[in-house]
Amino acid sequence: MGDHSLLEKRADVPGGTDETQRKRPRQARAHATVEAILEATSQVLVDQGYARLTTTRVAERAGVSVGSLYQYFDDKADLVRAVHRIYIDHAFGALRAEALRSEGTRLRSRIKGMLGALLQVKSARPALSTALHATMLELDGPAYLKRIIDQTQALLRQVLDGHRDELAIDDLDLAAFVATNAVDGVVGAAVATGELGHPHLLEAVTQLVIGYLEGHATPSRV
Amino acid sequence: MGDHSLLEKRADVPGGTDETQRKRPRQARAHATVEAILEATSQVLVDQGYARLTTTRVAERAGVSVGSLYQYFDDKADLVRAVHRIYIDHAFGALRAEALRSEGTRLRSRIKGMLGALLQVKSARPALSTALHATMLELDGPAYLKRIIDQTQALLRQVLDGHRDELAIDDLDLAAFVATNAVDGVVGAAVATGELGHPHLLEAVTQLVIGYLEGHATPSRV
DNA sequence: GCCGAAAGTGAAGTATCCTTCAGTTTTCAA
DNA sequence: TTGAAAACTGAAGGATACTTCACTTTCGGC
Repeated sequence: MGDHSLLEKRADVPGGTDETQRKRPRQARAHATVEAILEATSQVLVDQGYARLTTTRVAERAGVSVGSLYQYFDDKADLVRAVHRIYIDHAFGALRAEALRSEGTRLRSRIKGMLGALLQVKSARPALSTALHATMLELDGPAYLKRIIDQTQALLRQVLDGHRDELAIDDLDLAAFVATNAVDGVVGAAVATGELGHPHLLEAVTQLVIGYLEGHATPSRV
Repeated sequence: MGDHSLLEKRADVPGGTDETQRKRPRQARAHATVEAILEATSQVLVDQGYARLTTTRVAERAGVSVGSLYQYFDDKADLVRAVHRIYIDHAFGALRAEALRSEGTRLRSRIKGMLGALLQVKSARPALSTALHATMLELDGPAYLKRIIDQTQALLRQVLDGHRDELAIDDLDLAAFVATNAVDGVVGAAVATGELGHPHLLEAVTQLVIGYLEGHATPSRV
């Protein structure tokens, strides 16, 4: 069962891309404050949407004054970006962990494992997942999306490299691109429409990816 | 080659969902005004993003006063929604036309045809496509997305119905859901990252869908 | 217990932005 | 030609939001 809070780790790294432009929390209460702000941001994002997310509202829900918020985050965008990054890192970490864990097994089982991990991550807080997805593009343009895609694509490519003999495709980069985004499309839609619980979803998505990569089906036959 | 303006048709139907809550253009210049406003909205959306899209900016770029804008559109959201609908209708129309045109041929060729049509639509104004996609969720929540998915899914399902013998899948609804959103994911990412021109994209996406639906590959062999 | 640093506060300044409406211009049918 | 409907204008009202900063409170080592 996933921990209910995805925001516990790395909550101590707000600020921009690399350099910490704002104060960093040093005392325990400061950590708690940052934590509360991030969680409040997630909540407001989920049930009010980005358009209605204001710094005041976030501070209110966090039980903190607006000023405190600006002590750790440059501005509204920086705030939401922080939540983004934590979520992405969490999801990506789960994927990589599963990729490592399943090393040595056949491609289908590895893919299925990774997809399962992804579904589990999304299931933990589906509404947040959707809300973040909706905000990403608007916030940082296609560049941000591209970075995430590249990241995931690189991981998948690495996995595929070890299974060249099982593949029916030459251009691994293209294959990784297609597979990654196909999965993202299906899972994203499933989350948004509340179909994450569909009993055959995992099997279907696995079939989608494997069917594409291996070029032939290996259906429910063991 | 697609016409450069996607907004020429149906430009006379602003207003909300069904009832026309605002004035409808009756004279020729009024049509031109609505036209200009819609085009300006697209442009601002593309190169400023939804967050920086203001009614004043749109009116300015349209060469029209703000007041005129409010004569045909309820508010900012209604404005963007109108652009949405025109774009969606355009894309969906292209899909359906191709589905009808290719009736009687085998599944693979029909799918490839529809995917080709989709890619062509997106190619016409890729930046607009991405900008609209980024706005959709934020503007109307998952409900709107769900409606579009359902629409496309229904079309695909209808197509699949006529090819039951070629399918390796029982649950047609699930299949349509997966295929639709997988394609959307890949194409969306391709548009956003500027990879729409990739020479093997169409073939790859076709392979993705067919591999999933038919359960076996029918690669570059005629 | 003392004190400098860290953390927290929230009213106020500044900046936009959405939307209206009273008045002007244009169109077109009679 | 004329007059009424349609179209257009844009300054101003009203509302909301972002961010700062002078000040207060709390912490933690000595």
